[in-house]
Amino acid sequence: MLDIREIRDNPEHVRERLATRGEDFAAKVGDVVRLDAERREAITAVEELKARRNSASKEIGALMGQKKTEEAEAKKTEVRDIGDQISALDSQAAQADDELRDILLRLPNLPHADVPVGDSENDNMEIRQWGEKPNFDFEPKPHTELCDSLGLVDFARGAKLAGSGFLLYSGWGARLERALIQYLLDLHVHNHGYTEVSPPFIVGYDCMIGVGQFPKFEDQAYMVQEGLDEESRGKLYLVPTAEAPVANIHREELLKAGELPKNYCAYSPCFRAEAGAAGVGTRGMIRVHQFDKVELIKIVEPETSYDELDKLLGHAEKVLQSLNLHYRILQLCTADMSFGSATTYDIEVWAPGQGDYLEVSSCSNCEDYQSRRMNLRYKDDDGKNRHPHILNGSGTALARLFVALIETYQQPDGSIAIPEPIQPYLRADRIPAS
RNA sequence: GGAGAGAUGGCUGAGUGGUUGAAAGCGCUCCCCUGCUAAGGGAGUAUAGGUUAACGCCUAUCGAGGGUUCGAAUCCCUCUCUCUCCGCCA
Repeated sequence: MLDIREIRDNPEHVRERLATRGEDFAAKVGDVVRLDAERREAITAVEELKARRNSASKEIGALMGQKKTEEAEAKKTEVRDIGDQISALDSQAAQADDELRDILLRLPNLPHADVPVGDSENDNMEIRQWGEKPNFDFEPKPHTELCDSLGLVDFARGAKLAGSGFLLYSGWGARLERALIQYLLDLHVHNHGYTEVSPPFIVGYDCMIGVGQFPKFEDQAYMVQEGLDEESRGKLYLVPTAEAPVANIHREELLKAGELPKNYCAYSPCFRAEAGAAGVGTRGMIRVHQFDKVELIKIVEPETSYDELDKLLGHAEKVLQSLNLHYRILQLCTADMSFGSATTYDIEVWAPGQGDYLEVSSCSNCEDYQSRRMNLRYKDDDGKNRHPHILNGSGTALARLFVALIETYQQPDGSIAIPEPIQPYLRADRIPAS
């Protein structure tokens, strides 16, 4: 959520920054300014009346104490009128407040000044590459063929169980997936100093609001109903990312400055309905409704957040470097960044069988956008309450890492070599050709 | 799912309609005193919002929301969470 004070004091600036993400957003600034003024006007009026009522009520109390019942009764009728005015004005103020809040919740974060302005993903900027595309003296197969021939993923039966977009990993495939999860968690916990958490995979509506998924993207989530109780709908959702529970761990808390930074890492499956996206690149494991991911979350003091973003990105890169997988890093342009982000870097890993790069990580600094939404604050060294900056990054997404790994390490004989760091987790140095 | 108990400021914990934003204690901060790592005295110590150039003033908040009333931490209703016991269950 944007800072209402900044909008109030500097509407033109906010309008310009929002316009880089889309004119529709910029157009809302005028409404915000108007509603904010209405709201404050109503509040001032209400509070003045309430002050009058409070002092009159005290007088009544005093009169009652002195047994001056008649005077007290006269006073009561007088105050009753004030009460009626208050409730009328109160609802006016509440209405302006609701409308204002609703608009604010639907406005994205302001992009950082350094973010390239663009209209689509085509305007994203490549920052750097690492490693090189591997050479093959045979035609590398796509992961779908490898999965079929080695029995790593049973696409047909996965679809039978839950519909298209759901995977049934089996045998070596299931073991490799598990090995990767374990490896990533250990890497971030032991080498990068993150605190591991294992969150609920279902979260309440407020968590989704907190990270900016809701209210705008409710159509992308899986809603959970308890049994046959339709009343329960709209309360719980399958997590689209571990960011939803983990970034909300300290929601509505007031942390002490010394408690920051908080560095969390968590594994979770991620559930994405992707309504309306069906049919687009859906074959195989690249775009699915459920995938595994290890997520990194940082809650930090504002002054440090861009340094922390660099670290976060480095930690995610380390995953690919340690597995010797070629990748590139993009800085997303204003139009392609997620809703709450002020700056985002994507990591795309090379998948030889696809002949393309696959997004496996998105590292974002949301600044105070999320902490304001979830009312998370910390008391700084001067005793002032401030909103910390919240960062998130995939470290990394798994289905696609799996794809890049098996496509990169496929051998002429049909087997798959396993990079050294994974071997102890898989208890094998290759997946044998069947 | 059934029965019961509870939710008050950083913590402990009073408070059943009228200067209670909230006693007391602890903790913390500052000051004073004290010739020594002790004790004592004093002051301060929530959050959000509105208003003001500022000092300040005002409003709201005692789990959440609604109601009764001139006035609610205190009475009524609904909900949430926690604890104990029972049932069911991986």
